[in-house]
Amino acid sequence: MISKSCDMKLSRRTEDYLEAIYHLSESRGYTRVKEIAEHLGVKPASVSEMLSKLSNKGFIVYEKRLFVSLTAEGRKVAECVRERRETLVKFFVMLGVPRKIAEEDACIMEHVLHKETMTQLRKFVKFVEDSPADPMWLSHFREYCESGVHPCIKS
Amino acid sequence: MISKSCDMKLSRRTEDYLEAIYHLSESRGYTRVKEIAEHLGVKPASVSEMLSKLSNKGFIVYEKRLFVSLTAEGRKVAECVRERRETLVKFFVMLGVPRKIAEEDACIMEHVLHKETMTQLRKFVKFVEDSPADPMWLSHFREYCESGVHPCIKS
DNA sequence: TATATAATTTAGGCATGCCTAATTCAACGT
DNA sequence: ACGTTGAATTAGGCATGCCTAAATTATATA
Repeated sequence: MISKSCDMKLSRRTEDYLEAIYHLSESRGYTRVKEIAEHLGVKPASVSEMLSKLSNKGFIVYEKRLFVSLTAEGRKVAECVRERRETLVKFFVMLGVPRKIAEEDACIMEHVLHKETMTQLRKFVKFVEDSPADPMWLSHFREYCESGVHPCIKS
Repeated sequence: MISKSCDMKLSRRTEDYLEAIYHLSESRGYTRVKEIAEHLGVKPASVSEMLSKLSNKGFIVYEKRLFVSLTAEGRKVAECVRERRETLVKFFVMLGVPRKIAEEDACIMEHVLHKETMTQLRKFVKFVEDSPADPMWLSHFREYCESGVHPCIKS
């Protein structure tokens, strides 16, 4: 049995469902169809269907009509997706995107970017976070966003 | 007839086709099914189908079996998509993503980001481009990418 | 414990896009 | 003019995901 690593190509929706289940299971260790449906904004019937598929693929433990939880495999995928999303949200927020929008865009991009791109974004976020103080260039950028003028050439 | 502005919600594939047609028409003013198919990596039969839809929606002039070109509406969409992509590519390249990968990721993201996010990315690219010299922080970032150590705290 | 209610599943459809195979047609050369 | 040929279209399918309506079942309450 080959372990499905994070960069295995899964459909966007598959990753969405796994991350939703991961999130919703955090407190009780399992979740239910209705909750997933609400979280993802789809009807329970659609969730039911998808759960059968996820179960066949070995990502979830699915006791029909009772509960849903992740297998180790499923959890691994969900954690990867979540980490990607968190990086993306931080990144967008740094760039001045409103948090809510940053989160929505992260939700999409978390599924599609190449690993090389994610790596650079991750480094960038860490670079800024590791900076001793609020970096000068970043305040310059914020100023530039407001005024439209680059502080270094306002002469 | 309401004008479809750039931020009208079109399917990803619709935008892909329009941009392909835009690109392929640049020299002659029109293009053909086969070229579009090659450009997008699909079969001519699929292109044929999509062209009927694009034509019904008023994005292209489609003289069956003869040629395909964009309407003003279609061109507007294609230009918006292209501008978004160019911004994204520049941006990723600035961050150290290899060009080829930057282009592929841009191809996906050009269809999905909120306008607010695109706006910030655009500003960021312009901010860097408008900087008097190669910005210090950017070389620091590159150094950080190589060494894993933030130059400002290497003490 | 029986039943009402709420959750879930199944069945049957729809839209988007892609494919292969078979057919149709424009255009070129003779 | 006409046949050949390569481009394009149509027909029929498939996969993914979503929906509604109808049928099931678990569970909480009387």
